[in-house]
This record gives sequence, C-alpha cells and structure tokens, in this order.
Amino acid sequence: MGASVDVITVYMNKSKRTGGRRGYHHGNLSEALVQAALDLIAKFGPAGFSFAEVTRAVGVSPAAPYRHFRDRDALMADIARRGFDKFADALSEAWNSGQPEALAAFKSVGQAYLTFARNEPAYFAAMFEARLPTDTSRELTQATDRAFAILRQACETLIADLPEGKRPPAMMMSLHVWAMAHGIASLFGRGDSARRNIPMTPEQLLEADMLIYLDGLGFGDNKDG
Amino acid sequence: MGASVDVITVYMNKSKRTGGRRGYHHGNLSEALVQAALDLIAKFGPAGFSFAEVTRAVGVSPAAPYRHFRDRDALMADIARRGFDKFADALSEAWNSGQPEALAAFKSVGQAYLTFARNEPAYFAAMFEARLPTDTSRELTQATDRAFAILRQACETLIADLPEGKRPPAMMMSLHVWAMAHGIASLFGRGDSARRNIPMTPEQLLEADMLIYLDGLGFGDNKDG
DNA sequence: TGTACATCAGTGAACGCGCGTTCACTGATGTAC
DNA sequence: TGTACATCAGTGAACGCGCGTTCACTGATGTAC
Repeated sequence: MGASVDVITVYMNKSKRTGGRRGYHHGNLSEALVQAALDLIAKFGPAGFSFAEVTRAVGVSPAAPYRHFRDRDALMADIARRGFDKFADALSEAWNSGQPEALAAFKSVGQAYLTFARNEPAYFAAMFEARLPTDTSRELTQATDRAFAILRQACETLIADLPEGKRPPAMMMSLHVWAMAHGIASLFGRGDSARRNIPMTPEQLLEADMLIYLDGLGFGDNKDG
Repeated sequence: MGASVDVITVYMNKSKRTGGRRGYHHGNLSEALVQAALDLIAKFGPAGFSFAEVTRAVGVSPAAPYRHFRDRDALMADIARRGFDKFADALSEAWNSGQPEALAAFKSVGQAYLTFARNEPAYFAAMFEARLPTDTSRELTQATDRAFAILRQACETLIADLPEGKRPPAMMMSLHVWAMAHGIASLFGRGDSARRNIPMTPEQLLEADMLIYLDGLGFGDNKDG
C-alpha cells in the first residue's frame, strides 16, 4: 500500500509537498523508466514490457525515453547492468571478506544468491533470462565480472585452507558453486508461477549441496578420518 | 542445405514425387506448426515467435492454427510437453537401466542433459525459459514428472550401493543433480550468444562436479579410506 | 462401382490494437553578462 | 538583481506495421448406401 504510493511518487516525480509534477521537465526520467520497466518485468517477464507501456506508467510521452536510451534493448541492457551491480554488492556483503569465519561466510554467499533471485526477480530475469548476448556492452561485462570475482575470491580463500596437494582449481570450483546456486535458484527459488515445488526450501537444498560438494573436495576430511 | 529443403518439404507438406501441396487440406498441419515454431524459438527465444509468423512459414492462412491450438500459449505448452517427452527419452536412453555399470550410466545421464540443451535449444527454451506455469496442463506435468523420475531412479540405484547408514535421501540427491546439470547447461552450455564462456567444456565441468559431489556423499570412500 | 451427403480443415478478408520510431515543436532551466 | 539567450528534456501527432482473433465461406475427404 504505502510502497505502491511511493512507487507512483517516484514514477511521476511528484513532490510530497506540492503534490504535483515538477513541470515540463521530469527531472529524473531515466531512473523512473528503469523502475517502471522493473515492475513490468517482475510481472510479465523480460519479454513482457514495452517502451510504450513504460512511458504510460511514468506518465510521459512515448517519445520521451529516446532522450535517455537508444532503444528498448539499451534499456534492458542497462537494467541487467544495474542488476549485476546490486548482485555484486549483495554477494560482497554476504562474503564480508570471509569474516568472521570463512566457511560460514561462504555459505552465506550461496544464501545471498537465492535471496537475490527471490527478492529481485526482475533484475534476476534481466540478468539471466533476457537472452542478452554476453558482449552486449562493456559496462554489462564489467558488472558481471565484478560479481563473479567475489564468488571466486570466496573460493580462493577456502581453497587456501586445504593442504597443498589437494587444492582444486579455483576457476573450476567457482563455476561449480555458481552453477549449483544458479540451478537451484532458477528451478526452485524463483518468485513466480514457473517455480517447481520441492519438499524443502531452496535454502536448505543449497546448503546441503554446498556441504556435500565441499566434503567431496576434502573439506570434511577432519571429521571422518 | 539438404536439411533445409527437407524442412520446407515438411512445412509445406509437399510430396517429393508431385512437388506440390497436397491441396486444400494440409494433412499434417499441427505437426508443421510445431516445427515452424521450434525454428523460430531456436532463433529468437520463446518470446520470439508469433502465431502469424508461424502460419507464414508453413504457408497457410492466419486462421488455420485455430483448428489445432486454442491460442499461442497452447502451442507453446504443447511444445514444452513434447520437449519433456523427448528429454525423458534421451535421459532414459543414457541411463540404460544402469547397465552395464551404474556409475558410468549415471554420468551419462548428466552428459545427456547437456547434449539435449545444446542440440535442442528450442525445446529446452520452451521447457525452461518460456515462464509457463508448472500447472499449465496435465500433459505437461506428466511429461515433466516422467523425465524427473528417470533422474530419480538413477539416484536410487546408486544410493543402494552405499552402506545403509550413509544413504542420502533420494529426493535430495535427485534435486542436487538436476540443479547442477541445469545450472551448467543454462549458464555455459546453451547454443546461443547468451552462453558464458569458460576455459573448459560444459561436459568436463559437469563430470568433475558430479564426481566431487559423489565423493562428498561417500562414493569415493574406498579410494581414500 | 457410383452417387449423395456430412464432416471439418483450411480460406481470406476484416477488425481493432499496441507497438517502435520520427519529427518539428515547446517551454523550463541555468548561465553569461 | 535583472535580462537575454542557449540548451536540451519532454511533447504530441503521425506513420506504417504486425499482431491475435473473428467470421461466413469453401472445397477436399471419407463414408453410407
């Protein structure tokens, strides 16, 4: 309710004091277009928003977005880029430089992956389900790399605790962890009607998966032998 | 080249003998519509085909499909259902009842997952990226269940080899394996420009993942203990 | 084997709609003096 | 502090297009007799 009013306020750039549009110039249009597009993507998927509908939601003329985005694809790519930036922030906060304890921080990164997929379905869809070519823009590639780098740093930190002869390649381990978190998020952790039901939470499923995988890498060796 | 001609032959239902349409009645229209839709999905994604474009590809009037499919969504759901049927066949063939050796057969199921995602990108997209609600139709649910049942059967067979106290829940193991195969296929094993490049093949990545995971479950205990 | 008839798959014209994009324009804003 | 002016964000009307869907129809096919 309150959130919905806030959204309209943001879209229309109405000030709470005057209650009216700032005037002929929106003042914050590109931001408002992105927010409106996110709402539509959350409801109808990456293919379910149109430039025209976004302008209607924001309350500007259909030609207005062209001052800010070359076309519909450019808007989508910008949303994906913003998504990876937020994603990297979320993973980074969960990792917390491996403090206070690396293994717990590592698990927390996995949980953050699922939380992001559930709480930001629109960003998640733009990032992974919009079929954007991976080389769409330099900005998008950099944001993607930044997010992956956090996952990789976490893996490298954990690997350093293994005896020297038993260390797996950090790249391989990073990709494995990415794939397991992504697979669980995509299949069982989404926030829409395409989510497949399972007799446990995605969080529990991922935690068990990570533990078994880490055991397989030798992290559990102290416990059984 | 030859394949392309064959495709046109199928679409238009031209006989190679007469070289002409069979006549007023197409004879095999619903099949031809599905094939044309698959081609468009492979090129442009699940959102990238229209009823109208499909009829043009097949060479019938825009009203023709309504004799066979209630609407565009019904066609998409039928394609997803066919996809899961083919998918179940592929997994089943790979599993081969666990013969001649269960572990090898199990790995082969994982490889079949990747092969299907790569060789049948249109089916894969319809099954997993079309945002169809999981309860779209009874037929779709049944086909999905049939595919999962094969994965589960493979897990159960492997689990039976573990000592009684160390057996993981088959459902959990099945979901883990599904998620890892699906994560790798979605991120690194697709056949389009949204594939993320990695310094190994998806097949190698999945094989290593499965081995580490199985080790973590205790399947490698004979080797280190 | 031939004819009459029922069935129903496919026709083609038509509809209203929302789309992306263009264009010359307008008017709010900020700044130089 | 006031005025003239440049900038440029947003306007609104217009365009051609492809879409999904409808409708009364047509004619190929199969079957009853």
